[in-house]
Amino acid sequence: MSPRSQSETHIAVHAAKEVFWRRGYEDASIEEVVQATGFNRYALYTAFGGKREIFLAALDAYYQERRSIFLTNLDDPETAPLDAIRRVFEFAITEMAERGTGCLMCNVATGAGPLDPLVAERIETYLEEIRCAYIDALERAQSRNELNPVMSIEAGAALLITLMLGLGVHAKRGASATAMLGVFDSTLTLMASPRVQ
Amino acid sequence: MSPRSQSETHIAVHAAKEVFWRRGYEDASIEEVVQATGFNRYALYTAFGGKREIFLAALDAYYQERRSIFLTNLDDPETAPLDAIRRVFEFAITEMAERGTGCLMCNVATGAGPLDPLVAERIETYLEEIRCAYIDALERAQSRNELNPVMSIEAGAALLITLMLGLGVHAKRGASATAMLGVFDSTLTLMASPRVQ
DNA sequence: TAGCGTTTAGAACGTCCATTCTGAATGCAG
DNA sequence: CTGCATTCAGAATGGACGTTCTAAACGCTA
Repeated sequence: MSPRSQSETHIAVHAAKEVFWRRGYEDASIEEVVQATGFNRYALYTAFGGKREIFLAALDAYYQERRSIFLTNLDDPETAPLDAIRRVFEFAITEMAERGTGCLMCNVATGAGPLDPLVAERIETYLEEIRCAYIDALERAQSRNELNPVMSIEAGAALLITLMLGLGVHAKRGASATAMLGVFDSTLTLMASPRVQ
Repeated sequence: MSPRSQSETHIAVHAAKEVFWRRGYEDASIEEVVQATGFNRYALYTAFGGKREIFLAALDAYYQERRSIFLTNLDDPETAPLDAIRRVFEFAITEMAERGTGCLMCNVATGAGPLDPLVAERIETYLEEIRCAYIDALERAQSRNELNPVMSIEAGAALLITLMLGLGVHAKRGASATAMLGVFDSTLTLMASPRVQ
């Protein structure tokens, strides 16, 4: 098959994302991408350029999916901000544990050798966007007196990001969703305003 | 050079560890290991068996170094347990930030493809040992009323491990020691017993 | 210094894989 | 049906790298 239309290209990128997520950049061979996408090898090359470009497209697709789910939850004015943050982690943890392949971004960030500059640039952008979303949510929580005043908004956002990255590593080595949710929940309890008993 | 004595072998393992840490398993070629160790290629093969075995020895060496530093700090009865934990993180963060290569264990855990069973086994063992050390330290903290009672000992240990893994990812993408220490310190503040103002 | 086992440096081998090429198959226009 | 451009599957290419081989250099013993 040849990627004539844009939607066919999207399908190919999605399939490639699965391959890279499951197998990593180095270990995934073009042959596997060909099998997974159903695209002709030569067609893949003319459409994307090479393995690297296919991967970059797949990484973008991966992030856009997560971004959409994260922001939808975090920006929802109906939900209490800390609940929204919990939903985001619940989603990520469940997904990572089910697949056992961790987080694609996290895997590639710690991948062999120095990072490809384009990949590094994308990861910075992605993380910054998520950081801003956390900060917004934490600010809303603070204004509702739901946040432990011991921790600053910035520190909280940084902690959430670090936690998510750490959970990505945990997931890759086969940690259970229950264990990971436990780590998150106890952290969130600490971050929340201490309740008067 | 040929690794005749045990100490020469240790030197080779140490040099190999540096190469794998800096470049990752896949990207590090035997040629680089040969250059770094100063050992003859053929001698390396007869001494270790192959790339995989050299790597396993390097991973063990990496862990033993960290283990020794971690446990020395955590088991020191002269130091307040939370201070000991902070020293451990301070060391790890400084080292990771200086080198910019993150944490070897963390890098290999998230590496391409499914984990080599022997590597996975080692990582489990390493993490379990560190977890126990954290638990001991947190128990001492608890008995001194220095721990926030909202969080259980087990959850605290799991959080510390997840945090360390997350910081490893951060370091790989070039985070500064200051930023990483900030994340850790605010977390430790949350974990500590809330002070009466 | 002569003899001999060890060590070395680099060539050679085999495999794997990204990428390109090619000749056959396909689909479509007239 | 015919002619032509596109698409296809698989072979070919080129390079990288782990591993092994080999002939020369080395160093020890006597």
